[in-house]
Amino acid sequence: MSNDLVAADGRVIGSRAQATRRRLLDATAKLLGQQGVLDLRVVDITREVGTSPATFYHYFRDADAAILALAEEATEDEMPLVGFLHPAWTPADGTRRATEFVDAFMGYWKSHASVLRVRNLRAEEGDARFRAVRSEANLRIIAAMQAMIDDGVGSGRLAATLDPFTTAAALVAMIERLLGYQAEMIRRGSSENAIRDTLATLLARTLAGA
Amino acid sequence: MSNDLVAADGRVIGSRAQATRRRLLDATAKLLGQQGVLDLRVVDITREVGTSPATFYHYFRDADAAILALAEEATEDEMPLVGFLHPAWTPADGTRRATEFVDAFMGYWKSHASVLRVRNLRAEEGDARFRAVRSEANLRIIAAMQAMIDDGVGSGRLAATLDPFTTAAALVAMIERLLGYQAEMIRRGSSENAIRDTLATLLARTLAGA
DNA sequence: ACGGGGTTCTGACTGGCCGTCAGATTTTCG
DNA sequence: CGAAAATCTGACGGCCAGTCAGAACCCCGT
Repeated sequence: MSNDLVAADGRVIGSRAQATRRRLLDATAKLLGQQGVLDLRVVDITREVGTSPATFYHYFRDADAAILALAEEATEDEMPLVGFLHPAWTPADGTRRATEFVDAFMGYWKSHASVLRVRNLRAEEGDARFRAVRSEANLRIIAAMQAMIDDGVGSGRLAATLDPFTTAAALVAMIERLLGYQAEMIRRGSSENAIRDTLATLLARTLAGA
Repeated sequence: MSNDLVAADGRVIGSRAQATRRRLLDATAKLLGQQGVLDLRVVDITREVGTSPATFYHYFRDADAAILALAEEATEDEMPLVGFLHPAWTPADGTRRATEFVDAFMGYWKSHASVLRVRNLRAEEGDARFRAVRSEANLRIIAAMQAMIDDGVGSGRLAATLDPFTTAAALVAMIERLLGYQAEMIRRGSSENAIRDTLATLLARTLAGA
């Protein structure tokens, strides 16, 4: 249960090595954003950092391992979003609260988009490690939404026709994917504000009631 | 405007060559489903078909070009789904109609999942060709839904608080992504039926009214 | 049946990246 | 200061991408 960082051979690493590892991760994230996974080459990462391929493999089994580490870091940044979600949302203030949540989610997404795309791809392609990271990230949010729906149904504010877990997952899915579409939608006549407001409205209606 | 298939050098190809091209595409789809894009190697595709790498490059500029061709084929299979969507949906039969649509969408998704995943990844990473294919596929569905929402708003069946285009895009996004989550959700206690019914309910409420 | 001309296919090659290892270099600390 | 530990890297074998010249094949007219 230690948080010590380890090299690919499992040994705990010191502060100089941690700095090198961090530079490798930063370079990986940068290149991922610039050119996408399919063109990501380990040589490029090490060239960016000014080190050699052997150094990269000292810290990561392969390029996937580095991306996985970035995905775990993204998960940490996602956790604060859970704080926005609680059963206190009412039909009256639901839209405002939902807007705040969506805003925060958009910020989170923007700063990790390229990593999250790969995480989701690998998870859907069946990689167990990426699936685990994605589940950990999303399940907390889904659970929080599910609690809101359960509460709303219990108090009669929401109709009991939707499966709470599945509905919560659908909402998260909608937000995530719509942010992937964002660039394209703006090109087609939507605006960032319209996207945020529409997401917030759909969210508020489903979580707090109309 | 001809539908003739061409080789990488632009020449129209004959029937024997068409058969070879098809076998290469089928092998590409098969391997994509088995191992994912990141492990897709042109040598493997040609080995699968029993031909040489040079042959592959005779028909496709690179592996991407083959996947793009598969994505275009998937688009054709998506078009029939538009037929399910029209303003005749009512609050009374909306859920039934939505269920039929979602069922059809699930079938479509299942048979092209691995290609569509790559299409979406590449589109989001900024590749213009994949973006164009995705837009063509989704915009028809989005337009049909948008027409339903416009109609519902006009007749007072739906509230006018949502931006129709963005809402339609959000619905498509939700369906697409939720199907990506499907395997994981079933592992976590949802069932395929719950997913279908929840999607159908959310869809019906938004497109036909409650 | 045969030969010519176009079509389709491939062997063989270059260049570049992956991943590894032995050993060089730097840091730590007694 | 010197030895041990930690960190880094040059250099290499193996594999794949992508290209090209030419081989193999097929179709057609005679």
